[in-house]
Amino acid sequence: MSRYDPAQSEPKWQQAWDAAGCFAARHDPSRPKYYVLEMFPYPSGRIHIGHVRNYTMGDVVARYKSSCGFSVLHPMGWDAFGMPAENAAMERGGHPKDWTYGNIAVMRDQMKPLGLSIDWSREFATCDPEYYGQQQSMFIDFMEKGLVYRKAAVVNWDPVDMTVLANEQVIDGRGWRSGAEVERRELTQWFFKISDFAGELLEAIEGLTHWPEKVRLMQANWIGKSRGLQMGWALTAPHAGTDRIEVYTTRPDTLMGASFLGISPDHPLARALEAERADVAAFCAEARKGGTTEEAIETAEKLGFDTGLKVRHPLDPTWEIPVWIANFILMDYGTGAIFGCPGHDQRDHDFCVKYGLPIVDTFLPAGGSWDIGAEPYVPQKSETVRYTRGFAGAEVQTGEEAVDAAIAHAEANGYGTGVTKYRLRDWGLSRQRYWGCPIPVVHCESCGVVPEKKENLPVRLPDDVSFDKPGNPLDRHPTWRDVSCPVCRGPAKRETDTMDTFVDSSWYFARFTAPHARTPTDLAEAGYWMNVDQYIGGIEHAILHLLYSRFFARAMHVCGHLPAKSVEPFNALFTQGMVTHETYSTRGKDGRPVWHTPDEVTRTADGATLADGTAVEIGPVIKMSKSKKNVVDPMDIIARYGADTARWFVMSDSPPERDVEWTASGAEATQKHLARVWRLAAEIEVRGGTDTREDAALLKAMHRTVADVTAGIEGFAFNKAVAKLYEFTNTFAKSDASAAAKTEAMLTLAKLMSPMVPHLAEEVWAMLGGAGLATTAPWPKADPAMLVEDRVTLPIQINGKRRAEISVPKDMAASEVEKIVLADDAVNKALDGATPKKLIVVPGRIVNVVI
RNA sequence: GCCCGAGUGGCGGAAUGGUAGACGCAGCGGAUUCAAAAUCCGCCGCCGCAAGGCGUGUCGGUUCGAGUCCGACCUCGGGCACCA
Repeated sequence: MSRYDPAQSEPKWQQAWDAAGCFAARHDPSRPKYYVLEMFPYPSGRIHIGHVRNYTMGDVVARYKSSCGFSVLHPMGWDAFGMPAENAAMERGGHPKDWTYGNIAVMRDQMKPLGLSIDWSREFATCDPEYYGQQQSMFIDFMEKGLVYRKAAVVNWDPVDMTVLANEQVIDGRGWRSGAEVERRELTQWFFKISDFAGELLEAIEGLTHWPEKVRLMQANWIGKSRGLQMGWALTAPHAGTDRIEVYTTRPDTLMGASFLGISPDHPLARALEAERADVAAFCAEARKGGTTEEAIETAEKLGFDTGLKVRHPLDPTWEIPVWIANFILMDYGTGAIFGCPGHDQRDHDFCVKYGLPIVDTFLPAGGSWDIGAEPYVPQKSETVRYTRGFAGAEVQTGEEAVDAAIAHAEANGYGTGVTKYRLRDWGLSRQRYWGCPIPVVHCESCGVVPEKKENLPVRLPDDVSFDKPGNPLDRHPTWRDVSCPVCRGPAKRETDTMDTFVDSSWYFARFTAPHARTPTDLAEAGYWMNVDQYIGGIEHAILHLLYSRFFARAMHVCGHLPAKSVEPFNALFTQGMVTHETYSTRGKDGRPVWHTPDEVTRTADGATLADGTAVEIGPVIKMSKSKKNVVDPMDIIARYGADTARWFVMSDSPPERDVEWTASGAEATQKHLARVWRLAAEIEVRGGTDTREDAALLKAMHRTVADVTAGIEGFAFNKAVAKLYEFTNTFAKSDASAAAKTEAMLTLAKLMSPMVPHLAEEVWAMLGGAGLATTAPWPKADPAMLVEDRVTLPIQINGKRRAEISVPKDMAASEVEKIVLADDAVNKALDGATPKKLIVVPGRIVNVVI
């Protein structure tokens, strides 16, 4: 080979690694283990550049840790259930299973040439019956431990297609296919009792010291612990069996500012009125319009309806307050009822202005006034305020003190109880869809809800289904649906809901430790390999996936599937940024956007067009997603330049935690750099010099680089590690050191580069006679003696601006430095004969002369 | 609307409160070449002939010294429980 040829080199080394079994995870109790895991991909069809970035990061860590002597587990699998497979079946025909396994085959074939150090023998897909059967088995275990129950919960209902919609299928409040106004409808659904663990999940965040602070904050806010007052408001006249309305409030200190009592359209009292009165029914129907997301509810126009009913104020029985039904109150949250205090809440203020309800203040700024009618006064709870209509505690106190005093007052006087609540709601796992893990339960006419017998698992998805009409094919599949009861053998029906795909991804990390076990996990394997030492994934999973996994690990421990040490399954978390790209759209006949991929679009100076010249609207730079088609295919880069170029490119430049906007330029330059390293290695014998001072300088730079690159990898600063490798390559190229020194330096450079560009590293390693494979060679150690610098350059600032610099021995005393500084020309010129007001010498760093 | 981030040259970015712009890309100039490719050398924040001045989203503050700390705001991105 007269020049570096990745097309020839890369497959050769991949075969060599396979033959040597380099990446097989070995359960070896004599060695420390290291489990590195990247969030597994959804098999969307092809890998995109974000995958390359994500998996290369994990690979760098895996290869580095392996070189440091750890027994490494680095597996790969597929998050294979989910809606896109069903959408594909609806749009193009075919079966979700074929589409999914076809995509997996393509993506696996695309990933293998990347040369990732993955133990492919552990691969599985969550849609494999072997996997989801074990998940069903755990579902039954969870049922036995009381962690599963059913209750009514709202869904997005498309009244035309008569089907449940996912949030992303609701666009501007309308169904994506039918265009009908979506309504919120209640359905009986399955839930995991994650709320049982709310307090623990919150407290344990403190121990997640190797997680990003932002993720810990987001999780803590999501769980949302609050202390408040639960209280009953008595109706002046009982109605339909209801004589009081339960309300929870975190601001009981504002009780005297209550203007109305609001209830959800799904509150039992509202339901009763709805059945009796046409006007209430009409309002409730209107109030239920729109999607279920918190965003949709928070931003929708606030609507209210005065029921005419009244409740008595708990602090003043003669004070009667109207009961309204309001569209922004959800039955799922708290008690489904609130008291409205317009003086100190923006939403309640808007509502009262709109419907002409009274607005009074309960507190004002401690030393000032406020026009409460114009704007609510909403200070931090920690702020001290003056109570104008207080009933507990001091007149001037903080909100926090006042809340505590109000709770104490309520408990002493018997009208309410202090309660700790969490924002976290139970995990609704029911999906009215086909392509998911069947919930292993049977509904028997006489026995009720009965779990399937474990020996009958997995409950397999039937293959003979069609997607020619909306709704869940399982619902209209009589031979699958009609079964006999596992208990009494009588007629029964299978549960047709399948599980949320977040369930699949909540324990796959544990399954990787024993992917073929006949139980969900093998405790001996889990005991060795768990926990995941380094988990890597997108920040978009900061809350749901990670919180659900934390819950699942606890539930699995309760059921004996994980050791106690694994209730927090991820020791360290790194959230990499997303790969973003601008979006391109044209308008379809119906006026809705039609998205285009970057390779369909030609960018021009003043815009963008399709191949046929149609003008394209350039949308915002957002995360790459299939639905918006702003995805870039990395395969042509790999085909053209090789995997190492793709790997090096995604690790350089951008810090890994940051979003990176993909641009095509730069791959060419990366390729040149890698070819240069190869050439420098090949030319060593020819150009080697003999100057021993040059040898010492090169080896000193080498040790500096070992230290910097090691720190870079340990600290997830891959871009900085790459910069140091560039720097050292430049030093090497200019060096006149001996062939022996250059060989040593180049072997070290190859090893330092090997986590990022393993194929090139092997090629260089072999060329220079390195022992064995570069991949299995130990990681180099920097000699501390070689890292010491004896002189430093000190910048001299005058009034904080740099004016000169001096070179001094590293440990020179401050008094000596001062003498040199005061003798400096630039300093004397600035002083102009005067004495400095102040002379600040920070040893080894800087000098500042204040004039 | 609520929670969490991010804003530094033409571009990606670097910088324990201590020389802003390491390293890379792009660009410009040169060497080599019949020519090109490849390679090598040099320049490269903005204004200015220069001296010098100005510069890290905006405004204000703390400090001998602020990209970094504090306060207010602007813009962009992520999440908001059925996208994964």
